Amino acid sequence: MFLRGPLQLSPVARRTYDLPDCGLAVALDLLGERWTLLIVRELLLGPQRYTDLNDGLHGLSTNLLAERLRHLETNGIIHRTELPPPAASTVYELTPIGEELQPLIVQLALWGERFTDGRSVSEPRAAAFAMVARHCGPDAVSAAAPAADIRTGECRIDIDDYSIAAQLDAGRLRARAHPPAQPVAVVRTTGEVYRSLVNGQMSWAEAVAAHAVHVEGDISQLGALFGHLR
Amino acid sequence: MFLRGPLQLSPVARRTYDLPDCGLAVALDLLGERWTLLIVRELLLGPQRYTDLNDGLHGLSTNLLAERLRHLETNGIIHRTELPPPAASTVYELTPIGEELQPLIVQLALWGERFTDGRSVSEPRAAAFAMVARHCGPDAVSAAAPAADIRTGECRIDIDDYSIAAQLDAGRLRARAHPPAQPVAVVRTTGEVYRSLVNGQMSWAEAVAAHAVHVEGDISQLGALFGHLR
DNA sequence: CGGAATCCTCTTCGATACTG
DNA sequence: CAGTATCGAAGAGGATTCCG
Repeated sequence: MFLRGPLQLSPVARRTYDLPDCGLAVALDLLGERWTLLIVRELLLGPQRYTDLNDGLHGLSTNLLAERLRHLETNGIIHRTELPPPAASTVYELTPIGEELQPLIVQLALWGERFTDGRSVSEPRAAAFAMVARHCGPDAVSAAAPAADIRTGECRIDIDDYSIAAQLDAGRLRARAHPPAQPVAVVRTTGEVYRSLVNGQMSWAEAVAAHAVHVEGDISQLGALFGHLR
Repeated sequence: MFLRGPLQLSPVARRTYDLPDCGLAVALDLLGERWTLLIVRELLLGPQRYTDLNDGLHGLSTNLLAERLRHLETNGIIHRTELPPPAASTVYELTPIGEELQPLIVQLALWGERFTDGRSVSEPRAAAFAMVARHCGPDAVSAAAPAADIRTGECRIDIDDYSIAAQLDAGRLRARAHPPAQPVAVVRTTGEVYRSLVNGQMSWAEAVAAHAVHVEGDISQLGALFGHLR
């Protein structure tokens, strides 16, 4: 094996920028290939199985996924965990180093949003990520957390026929693709209303007043969550 | 021409993620190909000619550079300007949309820095970008600008046998690869000292006390600049 | 000399098929 | 479920050539 610096390359020479001094070039050696950042984004929504990733990333071929996961794992950005029986499945999750990419990915997504066609949020994971993106926002990237004293358990959000989970913990939002069995609160709404809430076109108070959302459990926590979305 | 949404694709179908709703996927369609972000980083240091870019990005072939520039221009991230005679040269520079990528690129570079081998800043543009990266920092990304009342003209920084320019304007740092003819101040130092200053291992006051930097002009402004680097 | 287009080789990607 | 194997198509790298 020919290793050049701490960055792990494959046995056969990968295509690299070969600038081991340059943080940007090295970051791009690790993340710059096709699909890699989209895989990381999927994993920002919690640990996922190989098949979850394959299903969530339409167009990504299975050999590429395997290769990318191997590369990310080798370099300490994700790691594999074997779930205990009866689940007996292997899942991939981000390491702390991988988690640090969240603000960056959110920023990139918000930058790219001006080029999108404006329709949005047609899929659970996209919905969860949109919520994270809005909450983190361009100005909140690793900056002061609003209302840092608020602490909630995990809430479930039902949007049309799919569910996501959200947890607001000390001002930090974690969204998950897989909601918990026992959420502390549940909100049910339509894709259209959810999109308006996330995009800030409708406030939480307005949605509640218009009976556009149905709530069970500790409503104050959900209101606090959506209140932070512009 | 087959256009799908506002994103401009080439006549022959480019490889795309084909998720016109997803800000991240669209951003990666624009920026995710090899060399593209490195080209943008070069342009963060001011307008550059084709040849400057070709020289600054070792390993990038001329056909790729031409193709990337065309793609970036088509999508409004950079634009070409013809300099008036006698210069009579065309330069590429970032549009405001392209400029917005600075915090993102800085963040990515800082994230990648842990994988570098630690030696650093061996080239003018790398030096300039390192200064920007440190000044913007992980916590200062589009956040509160420190000492926003400070305003300077453009300073020249001579490091060994090359020069860069720096301007601190209302707390926002602009670094340029090409220093102005009439800088308001000049600081001269070695690559080693400069690296220590940028990396925060040496304070400006220490460097001045140790006569490790030589200063002409308005020293207070330079001190203010380096004082912001940790 | 600046700013590319062309040609050729090699690598990577994408789709499908197949295996423990 | 979690990958590996294979193969044609597209993209990247390098050298050379062309044009003003």
